[in-house]
Amino acid sequence: MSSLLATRKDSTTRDRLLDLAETAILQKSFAATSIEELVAGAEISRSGFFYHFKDKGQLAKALLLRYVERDRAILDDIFARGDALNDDPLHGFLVGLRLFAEMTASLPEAYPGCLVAAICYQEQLFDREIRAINRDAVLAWRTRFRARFDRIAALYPPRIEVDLDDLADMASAIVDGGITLSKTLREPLLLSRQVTLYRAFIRAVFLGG
Amino acid sequence: MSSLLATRKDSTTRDRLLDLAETAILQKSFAATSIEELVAGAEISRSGFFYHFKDKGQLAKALLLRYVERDRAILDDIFARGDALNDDPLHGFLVGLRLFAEMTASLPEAYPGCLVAAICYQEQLFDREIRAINRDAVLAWRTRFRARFDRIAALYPPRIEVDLDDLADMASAIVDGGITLSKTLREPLLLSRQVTLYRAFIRAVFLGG
DNA sequence: CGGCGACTGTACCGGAGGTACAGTGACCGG
DNA sequence: CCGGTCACTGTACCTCCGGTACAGTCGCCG
Repeated sequence: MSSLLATRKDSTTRDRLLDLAETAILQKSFAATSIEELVAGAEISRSGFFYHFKDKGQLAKALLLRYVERDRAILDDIFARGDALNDDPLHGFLVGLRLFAEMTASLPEAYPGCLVAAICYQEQLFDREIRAINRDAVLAWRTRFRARFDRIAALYPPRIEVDLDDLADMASAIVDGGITLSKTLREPLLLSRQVTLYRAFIRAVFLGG
Repeated sequence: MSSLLATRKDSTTRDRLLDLAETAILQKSFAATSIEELVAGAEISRSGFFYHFKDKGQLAKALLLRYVERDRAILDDIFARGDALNDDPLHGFLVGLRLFAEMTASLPEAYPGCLVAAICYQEQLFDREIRAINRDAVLAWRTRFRARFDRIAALYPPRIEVDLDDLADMASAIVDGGITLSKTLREPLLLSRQVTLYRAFIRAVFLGG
């Protein structure tokens, strides 16, 4: 149960493996990341890897769960701060979007990339379980944003006819697509600008041009 | 030079390999597609594959070039039809977007997926040449849409303050992101709905709510 | 002192990509 | 008819990687 003193270093070996794997996978894909390089980086043996994860798929699963949870925490925090600065659900959301755009802009390199998208394109490598995690994560964002838009629409009747579920999905699409473009073009700020554009659309929908 | 009679079947072996590879890669990623299954599908020997492509990377390159060109042709046709139905650059574009949304909606399964995105997340597997093709393709779309928006903005001064390059990039982001979401959620119509939302945004920018 | 958690080491397997190279049959120009 | 080239086939071989199977080790905890 590890508790206070880890056998090596400060973090547990398992966590170091996950960290190394995440960095490597986002840089060069899951398939191109070998177990060999991970165990070399973590300074353990190959057997050590299979002690922690029964196969590469289990590594992917653990990684995805950690990633989804971390993303959720970050965005929860951002929108909570947006709401703290503003009572109104619309303006709180708009502030949140601006904070998010600023956050993505301040990242050193391009946004680390989105594991959800990365795994979507490599999905056949994985099992049903992993695809379900991915699906649930995306649906959770739809639900969260949809609930927000319902509250907003009650106060600000939409000026443009839109489906609120689609508007919620658009946030995910813009972020995923923005990351992809950002990486492809090697333009780190592209994602931030796309988020800002999405924000302008939300404004137009509920406040008008 | 093959000319009239191919040695086997009607299409050339090389084309059959590309067709098989495209289907397989979009279904289950590049890495998970083995040369073995391609040569089995094309009914040739392993040596035959390496006769046509010196390695898997050359296959990816040929595939990407073919894909990018085909996409360009399809969208050229769609926006040409939009313009044919309407003299105005804005309304021609809006018609084109509707045609595009209809096209993606009518596809049997989800949109076949976007090789550009698929390859972006597996980029380290490939060389500079392939990344350049990808980059150029995306930049070409930015340029094309940007030129269109310049023409539109001359006639319809934007009601919402937006950068026209960003607005052009948004089309690519929405399509890439929409495909990813569509695949992840297994909702074939999601992409079409996102394109329709983008169309609503374009309307709002240039015509107002 | 005994057991368990966190490993290490060794050996082995199959599949995938890739190389090397010799051979073969159809067709084509001279 | 002959030689060459195109489009392959077949065989052999190599490496890397994921994965399996264990047997052994070392430190800590009850």
